[in-house]
Amino acid sequence: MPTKAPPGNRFERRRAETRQALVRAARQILAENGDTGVSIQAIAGRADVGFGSFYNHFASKAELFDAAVVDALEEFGQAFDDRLSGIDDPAELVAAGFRLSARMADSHPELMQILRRRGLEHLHSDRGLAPRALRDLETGVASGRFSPVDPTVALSALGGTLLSLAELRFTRPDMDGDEAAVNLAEMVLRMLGVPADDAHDVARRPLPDLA
Amino acid sequence: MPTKAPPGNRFERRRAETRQALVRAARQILAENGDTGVSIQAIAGRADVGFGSFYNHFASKAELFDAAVVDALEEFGQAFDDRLSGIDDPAELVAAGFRLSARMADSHPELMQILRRRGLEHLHSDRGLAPRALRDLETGVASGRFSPVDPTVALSALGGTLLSLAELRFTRPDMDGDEAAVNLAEMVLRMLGVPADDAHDVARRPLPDLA
DNA sequence: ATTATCTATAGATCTATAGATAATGC
DNA sequence: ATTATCTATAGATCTATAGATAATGC
Repeated sequence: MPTKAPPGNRFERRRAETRQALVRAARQILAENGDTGVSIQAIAGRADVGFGSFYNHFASKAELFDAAVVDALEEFGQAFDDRLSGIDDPAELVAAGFRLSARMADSHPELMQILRRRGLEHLHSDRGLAPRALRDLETGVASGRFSPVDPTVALSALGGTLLSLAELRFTRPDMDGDEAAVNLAEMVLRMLGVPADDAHDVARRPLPDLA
Repeated sequence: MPTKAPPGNRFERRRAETRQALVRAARQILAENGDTGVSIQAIAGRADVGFGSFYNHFASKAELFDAAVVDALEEFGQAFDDRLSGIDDPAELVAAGFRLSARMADSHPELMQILRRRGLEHLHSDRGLAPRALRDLETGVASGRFSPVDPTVALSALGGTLLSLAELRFTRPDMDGDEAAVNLAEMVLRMLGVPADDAHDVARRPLPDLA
């Protein structure tokens, strides 16, 4: 007896769809202008969901927007996993992550805008990008590829520079995004203790299969 | 005929005081919880100013909050000038700025919270911290103290790490703030191309006269 | 006479809930 | 019978303005 992919009975699936529609609408708003002052009515309208349904899923606007950020950052992390899974060297992982992010400003602007506007608050979250970055940092420190930095401090610095890349990418669309990302990646590697000439090379290694 | 310090006649001064009271209230709100959804009524009430007066100075809440951020960041920059004016080495300036910021989380929490919540948007502003940092970066690159990085990219990276320090300082109050700041400063210097051993030393130089 | 502030208020929201409707579980 | 959604609405805001009041300039 084959079952469809999404779990739960029809009730639960319908409920999940309504919730996801609200989250999608919230993500759009966060990406477009970040104005969380929009009315719940407007959010429900955009989600094509009855106004009262909102309260079946979220107790407040803030709760919805938090869920939307978590949802977006998790998707972002998934994209990293998909695209960078073949890379073993932690240094190359970090550099590729930066360059991939710069490109995602074009290919996935919604995710990057949300990262830019709300990423700082999730710098040490246990979901999304943070746990993945922390893992790579710890691997790199353990193997001696990186200097023996405090992982929490290093995660902060890494996250901060990623945010600044996102900001740069949208504030200065005239800049060569790829070049800026390579330069920033090289700087971040030096920050982590990779020797300068090595950082220069690793930051310029070809990215994996760009479909 | 001696004139009082503040310029303008009594009308203009009174007007400036009302405006400043509104800005102060907005700064408090930004620092306390960053909730810009508070009513104009509540803001005016906190400023001890008539509700209608708000519209004599600002056309919208967003305009007021923007002015409040600019005001706070300018004060932040002024504090840097006051405390770090004696330092010539750009590398030491950057490191001292980071360590000073970490301490300001205790001594000037309002400024640091505003930096944390709204700093990213002002990364390339022509007021506040950005122009000062840009000047130091350009000096350092010109003198060969820093690698020949693109100043705009370097400013982004520097600003992003400063934001992450602020975030770290408030999110993990248990950490040794001074130590984290020194470590971060050392990392930032390496990022800018300062040799590792040099970065280690410069980041640990005693700060100027801590009154 | 001029200017800024203040109080009062009209009109337009917006939130949270109540109760009806529709769809599924068992 | 249960569950989620939807529509409608009461009550509570909130914004922007109008007009009165108070203070200064000239």
